[in-house]
Amino acid sequence: MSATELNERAQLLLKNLVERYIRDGQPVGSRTLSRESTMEISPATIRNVMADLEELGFIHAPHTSAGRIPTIRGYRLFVDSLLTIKPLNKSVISALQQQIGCNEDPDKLLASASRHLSEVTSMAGVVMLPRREQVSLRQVEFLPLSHNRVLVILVVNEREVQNRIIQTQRNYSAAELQQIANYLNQLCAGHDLRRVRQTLLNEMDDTRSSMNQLMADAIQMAQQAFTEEEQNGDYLLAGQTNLMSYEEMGNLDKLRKLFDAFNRKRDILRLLDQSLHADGVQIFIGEESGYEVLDECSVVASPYKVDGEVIGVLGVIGPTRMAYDRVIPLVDVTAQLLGATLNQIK
Amino acid sequence: MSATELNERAQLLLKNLVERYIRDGQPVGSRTLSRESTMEISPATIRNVMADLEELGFIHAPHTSAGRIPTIRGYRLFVDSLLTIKPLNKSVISALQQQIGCNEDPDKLLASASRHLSEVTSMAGVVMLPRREQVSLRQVEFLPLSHNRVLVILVVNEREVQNRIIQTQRNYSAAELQQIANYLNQLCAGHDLRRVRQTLLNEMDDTRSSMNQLMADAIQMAQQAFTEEEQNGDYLLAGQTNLMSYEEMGNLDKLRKLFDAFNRKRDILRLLDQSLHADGVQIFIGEESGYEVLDECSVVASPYKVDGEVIGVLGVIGPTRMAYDRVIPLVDVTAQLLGATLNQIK
DNA sequence: TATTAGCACTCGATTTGGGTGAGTGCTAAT
DNA sequence: ATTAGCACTCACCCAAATCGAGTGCTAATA
Repeated sequence: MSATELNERAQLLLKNLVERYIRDGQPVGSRTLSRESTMEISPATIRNVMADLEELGFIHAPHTSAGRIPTIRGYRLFVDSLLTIKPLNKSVISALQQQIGCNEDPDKLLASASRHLSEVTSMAGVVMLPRREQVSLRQVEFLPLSHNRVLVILVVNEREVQNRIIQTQRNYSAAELQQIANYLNQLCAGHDLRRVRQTLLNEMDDTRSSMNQLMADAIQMAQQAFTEEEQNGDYLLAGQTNLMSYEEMGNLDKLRKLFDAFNRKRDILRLLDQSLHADGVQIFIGEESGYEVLDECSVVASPYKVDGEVIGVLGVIGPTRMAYDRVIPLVDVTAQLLGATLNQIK
Repeated sequence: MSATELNERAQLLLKNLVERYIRDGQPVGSRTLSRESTMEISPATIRNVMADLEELGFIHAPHTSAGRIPTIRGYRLFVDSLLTIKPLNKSVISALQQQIGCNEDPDKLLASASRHLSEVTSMAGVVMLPRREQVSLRQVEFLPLSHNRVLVILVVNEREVQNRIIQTQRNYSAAELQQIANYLNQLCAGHDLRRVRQTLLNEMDDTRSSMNQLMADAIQMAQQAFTEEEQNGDYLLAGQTNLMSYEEMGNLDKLRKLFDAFNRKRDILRLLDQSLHADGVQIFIGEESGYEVLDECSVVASPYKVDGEVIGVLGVIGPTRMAYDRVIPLVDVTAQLLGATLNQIK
């Protein structure tokens, strides 16, 4: 049932059919294909070949007297072995580079990447927020709030600022908090956040009896502060509304479910996670993704790297019937550009 | 042309008509209205009254042989003087209170408010981010980055953390930056950000010749850091997808334009701004808003206060044909709850 | 004078049915 | 193995027919 069972002609035919269908969205008939195709075969012969292709599950006819459209399997074979990737125009690349690269702020950079992905593809662009295995703590700062609460500011990975509010046992003065911060900064600066947590646990045992109460409090407090929020990742999405223009999305109910999934984030994140440890562009066609809401969509995704380490995934989401030959290199180059730019401004 | 020109009966009729139309979305005919209405009037009489109402522009017939539907003017009269507000169930209020009030973090609180607005109304919920006139600086911190850039962390309004990256003339050491921060903290802490900017400008003149270069740099740097980003406000939106269920939104193109407006934010913000200086719930019906994308929507909005000062607006966006009698009190109470909760956790 | 019953009429919505055309599968000829 | 020929299928389009909810107007009524 694999491509090897198809002779050259059948493959070429399938390729033409998919290309044609992607181009204008109409079921493709034998006559059209005969005219279109470079090789000269009569419609009748093509019909025979198409019957075979249908039997093998690569194409199917929406109804008796219509042409054929590719099935998921058909698309899969197409992208795996038939597709000829369109090399990107240099000018397109440099344009992307300029528009994405002009960002100082990493957050804005990511947002701009997703926006541009959506713009150049006319589909939805998604960029997973970077998630480093190692989160090194640079500095920590405590500020007292009312009601025994403390505002904690963490600077991690050299330049990212996080803040959270923790509840404390008693009221601390600004001076005390300063002391605590100093202690922790000295103890932890430059180390991985997870390791820091471990260090603190050990420290705690050592300290309990010997050291002064304040340091014990500090550790307690840091414990609270460093407990990572249950943050299973997040992403930036742009151009969802582009998807409303595709007639294959005409079904409002389905579209709504898709948008709800975007808001829920969980499913999309799981899917993107699958590309996190893959190398290069990955493609999920229709129901291949395993998520029902995506069964009429394809996702083209690629990991992006900083320092040679994969830290995130970006991609586009659009109808199964998309111009893979253009989208794939676009996603690819955007991932590389994003990685490179992140490296630069690091 | 005002309500005063309408006798009691006509008003009651209009009220019934609007209520009925809001309930099931079909043009309302004289027969239905005659059966529905408490008063016993024959369809023929009702037809006469309806003809008057139509002439005055309160209702109109989509076509000759259909019933009538309210016009914008009709809705306006309805919400202004005919509507009987449904008093909220105590249990609904306390449920809202619980769900919204259990948030420590102001950001999460706002998000939760918009989410709950959307849930209880089955429409889109929107909460403008608080915008205080006065932004008092609590602390500033500088951290050196590579390439002559500096990460600035500002803590304002006691507990909100902002960060930005600025470009400097030369490379500063951590120690130098610490000195600069100390100087600025001492000079500025507790003051309004705008005033600080002004102070710095004056300081600059004084300093230029006399004080050491570092302080001059500090002021230069602070200048850069305190220049507020062009931030015309922002909002949190939840439940957009709810809008996809209303058949009056069936037009995909229009829906897309609406969603695009949500993303663009500008128009919606301008509209919400109008409620910023109003007292209590405001209602914009259809094209009254002045924004074309909203011409089939109504917006019910209310300002919310902290310390008696209005700092933001929240509301819902839905089809013109919405249950105003339920939505209005819901928006009202949510605004009050949000204000109260913000006050508490301040 | 205000209300109502009666009636002809309007017009959107739905159904019906024929015609068209793109496409098919099968068969027989090449 | 390929192709021409042919009967057949079926979505799509259009026009006509039907239906029914609702109207405005007029004349009768309280």
